[in-house]
Amino acid sequence: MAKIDKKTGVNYWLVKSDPETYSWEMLLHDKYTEWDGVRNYQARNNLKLMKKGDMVLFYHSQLEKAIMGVAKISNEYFHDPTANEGDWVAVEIKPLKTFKQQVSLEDIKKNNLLKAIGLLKQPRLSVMPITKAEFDEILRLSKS
DNA sequence: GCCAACGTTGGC
DNA sequence: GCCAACGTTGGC
Repeated sequence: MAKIDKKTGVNYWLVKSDPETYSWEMLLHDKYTEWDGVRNYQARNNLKLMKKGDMVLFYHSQLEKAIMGVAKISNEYFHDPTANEGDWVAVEIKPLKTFKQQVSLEDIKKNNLLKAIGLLKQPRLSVMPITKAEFDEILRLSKS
């Protein structure tokens, strides 16, 4: 898989998915997917800020509670085709790298550098920004 | 505009 | 399966 580009100007994000609904494995199989169905204003606003080439950590909620890999934004926001009414948007993401070692919620909780990460501060938000430092630390933990 | 009721999410 | 957190809805 492609090398991860850590050049500046790129933004870093984390998205959550219940793997029973849509998993990292399904994304690998699909090659790319529309990240749609978001119905929370804060999450939507974050989708609108995503730029092509931004890095996205893909987190499995519920049973697995671990970050599975890195995806990237392959298309910026557009109207969410699954929304019948309202101003909702989707983006397109592509898998970039599967982690050698998944980074679990437990790992994140006990890491001092990740104390302030959105995943811990706002456990219910499904699309959130993270810092480059947080991204780099998670990448380090993943041994990827 | 406030706030109680309700629904959803997600960790445990 | 339970419950806390939190967002949304609707009555007033």
